[in-house]
Amino acid sequence: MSTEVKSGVDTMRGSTLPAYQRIASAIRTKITSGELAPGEQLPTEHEIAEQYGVARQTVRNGLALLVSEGLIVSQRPRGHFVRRREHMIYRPQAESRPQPASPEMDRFCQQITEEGRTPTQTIDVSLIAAPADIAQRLELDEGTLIVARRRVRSINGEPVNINDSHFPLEIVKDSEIMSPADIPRGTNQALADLGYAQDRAIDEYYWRMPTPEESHRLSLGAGTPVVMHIVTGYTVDGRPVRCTRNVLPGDRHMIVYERKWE
Amino acid sequence: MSTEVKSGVDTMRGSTLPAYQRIASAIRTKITSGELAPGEQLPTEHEIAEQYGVARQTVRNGLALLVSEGLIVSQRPRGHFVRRREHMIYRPQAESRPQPASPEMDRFCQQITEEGRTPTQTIDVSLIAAPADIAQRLELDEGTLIVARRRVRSINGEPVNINDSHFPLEIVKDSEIMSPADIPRGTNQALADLGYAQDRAIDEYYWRMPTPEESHRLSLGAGTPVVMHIVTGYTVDGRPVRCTRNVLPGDRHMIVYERKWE
DNA sequence: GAGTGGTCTAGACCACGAG
DNA sequence: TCGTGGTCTAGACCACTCC
Repeated sequence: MSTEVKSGVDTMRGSTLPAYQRIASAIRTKITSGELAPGEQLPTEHEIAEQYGVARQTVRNGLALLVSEGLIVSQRPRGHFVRRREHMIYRPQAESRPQPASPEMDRFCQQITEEGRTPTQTIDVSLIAAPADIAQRLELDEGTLIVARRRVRSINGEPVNINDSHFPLEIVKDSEIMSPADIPRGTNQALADLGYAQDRAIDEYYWRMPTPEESHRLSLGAGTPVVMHIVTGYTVDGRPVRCTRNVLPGDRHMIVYERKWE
Repeated sequence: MSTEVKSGVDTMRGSTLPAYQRIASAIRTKITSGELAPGEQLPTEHEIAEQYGVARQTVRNGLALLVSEGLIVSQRPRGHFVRRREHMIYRPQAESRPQPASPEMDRFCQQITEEGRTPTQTIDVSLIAAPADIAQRLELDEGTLIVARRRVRSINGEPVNINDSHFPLEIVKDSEIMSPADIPRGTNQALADLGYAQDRAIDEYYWRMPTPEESHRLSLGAGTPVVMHIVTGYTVDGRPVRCTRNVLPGDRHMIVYERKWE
């Protein structure tokens, strides 16, 4: 049978925390204190195991904790590294402001190019049956045919967000919005030119972990949450004419709003 | 282990998924399709292991994936359950609107009591050295003494968010804002009564996984991201007089904004 | 007391990228 | 080719809750 005595890894001095949590905690402290800088490499799993006198699997449990917290990333087979983070500013209000007369897409491009990076986007337009959440916001029955204009925006070839706009079929039918090409003046202006100028919008936000599909499309690492941003645009008559669903990865965005006291 | 390798798991990926990912995928499908309803219990690890003919640890790897995606929770030692989610609507704009003359806290209470739940909050006021992020927004030097008014808001005894407001010491000194008691008309009104009415605010949002401390204070399960919401309030002269840091767990909030086209 | 998940071990083989 | 992390096994003991 087991000739092995109780492991004794614990030594239970003061801390009753499991070994893997203590390991995670020690490394976490080194990261938040700056002793381990962003981008820096951690010791190998084997080394950490030796250092703490535990099995490699125990170290892996600890590292998994830090990965799920978004503090480190694993770059197989090179090792574990302290995660770098940088945010791109995202201003939903920009699209409803006249400002420098630049439509939605331009603003996106503009901001990025200013930073010396190369923005690109892929556009795909299709007719789909309205899913429940979109149908409800467009005040249509679920399954009604609508137009979906899907975009993936990238910087330097890396996708940074998913932006899917939905329109009632009858109002955009035969318009340029149905064409999978960039609309330099923006879809909102195009919609206005069709007689459906938006007067009001409702922004909804909620946040969660990405689905595996989103993780794949956005090349997300573990421990990166996403925000779902849903915009519903209304005409002055109160008719919903657009519903846009954005998926924003947490490691690439920061949302900024400005508001006036009323 | 001579695992028979028949690929074709999923379309064009070409390669075989590891067993734990296939298990996770199968359960994930059952959840998203509704075959496994929210709150429903999963089979035990042992049963799943038997069903797939793998070791228990392999099943655990798969379940850990689903936990980190926020799809299931583990309730030791009862078993794993499909996670329920319900969102509380959060309207940042409400605080800057006259509406039914109800201040910030009232609004929080009001909304909750309407739903038949019991809101509570704990308040703690202290003098602290301004941390870098707050100092920058209040346009003060890091380390300057400021007033921190920290609140934890709870529903039915369960904490739902952390709300820490910071003020320059000189403008709230000797005022009721320094007292750790509820201010029925709201701190914003109190600030206005001191001659520092806010005219404009900037809202910033970013999202990440919680720190272990936040997880503990908010009783968060794994797989629950948080949003950091930072509000900086300015007087009509453009002076920042308040900086509030909110921590909102992803399983309990939804942010809603309404805006007018300009 | 029975049964759950939580933790841990000491091996093993594999895929992959850098040298 | 070598060393990394990724995956997997077959055990073991524990803490906890429910019955």
